[in-house]
Amino acid sequence: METKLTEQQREDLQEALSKAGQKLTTQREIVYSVLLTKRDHPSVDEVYHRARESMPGLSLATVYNCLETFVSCGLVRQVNHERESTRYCPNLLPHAHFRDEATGRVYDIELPPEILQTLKSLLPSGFQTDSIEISFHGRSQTNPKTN
Amino acid sequence: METKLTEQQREDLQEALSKAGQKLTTQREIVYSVLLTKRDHPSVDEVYHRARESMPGLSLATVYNCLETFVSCGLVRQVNHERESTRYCPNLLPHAHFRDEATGRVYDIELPPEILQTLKSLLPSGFQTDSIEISFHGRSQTNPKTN
DNA sequence: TTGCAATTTAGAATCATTCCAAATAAAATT
DNA sequence: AATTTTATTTGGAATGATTCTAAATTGCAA
Repeated sequence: METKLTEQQREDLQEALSKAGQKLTTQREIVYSVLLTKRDHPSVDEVYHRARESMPGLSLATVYNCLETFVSCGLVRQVNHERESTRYCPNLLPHAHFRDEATGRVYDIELPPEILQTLKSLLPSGFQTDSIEISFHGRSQTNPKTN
Repeated sequence: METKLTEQQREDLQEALSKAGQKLTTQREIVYSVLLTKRDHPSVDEVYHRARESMPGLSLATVYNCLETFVSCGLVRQVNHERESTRYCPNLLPHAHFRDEATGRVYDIELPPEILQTLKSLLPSGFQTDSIEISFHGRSQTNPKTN
């Protein structure tokens, strides 16, 4: 599995980090590339194992740190289902998540922006929201080859 | 804080439990009444402390067990936000949750049933869902006196 | 090149939750 | 009403994800 950033991706990462006053490190490059390379909503542990193929000395704490940094920079979203371990998603378009209860796999579900507007309009006055999470739970019979 | 079931509520509980082959116990009555008495989405720990006012010897493990039982009977819903501790909600009507990031308080948001249909229609073919969770995150300026 | 603030690291600590196996209690059967 | 069966309760230990800590290292601006 290749885990290297293109020049463009590296610049985007650099940009997003420095905008938040943070540094570009080897560890962050590797962790970010892991997320971009296989977009299957990996858990911290999965990211850790994949990243260690490129950098065997990488620590778990650092993977937690990197992912937290990306979330705070807005590069990555966290995905939670019930109290399972948190997964990470580099898709920045508005979308929901579908969790297949048979396989545990998580799929992105594209959302037309108006649905978020519709949902916001359901809030009583006095409620203002920064984020809306929508998660489906069920079964899919998708061919998982292409993921 | 009163934590006693009405005769009707006790029968409903009895009914739901026996339908699932489970017994009505003092602990279950108390835990259920805690949920019905103050519908503020308490955590397990909060339920535990409230319930112990009626039954000082009640154990935490039992509170976990009771709540899990109610969820499996369909009497109660779990509410999760990020990886915070699970909260419990006896509102069985279709609704979403709003979490106030300033106070941590959780509010029910009523949902017109058609919104759930609309969401389902966004799923690609091959995806079938049993449940849809919608959670808002933001700030509210509601007067919390009446909750 | 130097200096400093940010980052990385291993391991300990925390927190919610689950597991365990023995004691108890509810319902079914006699 | 007594007995049997089966579910439930209990305290404490175990687990698993995540966060904390403090010392060593590194990126980058001056």
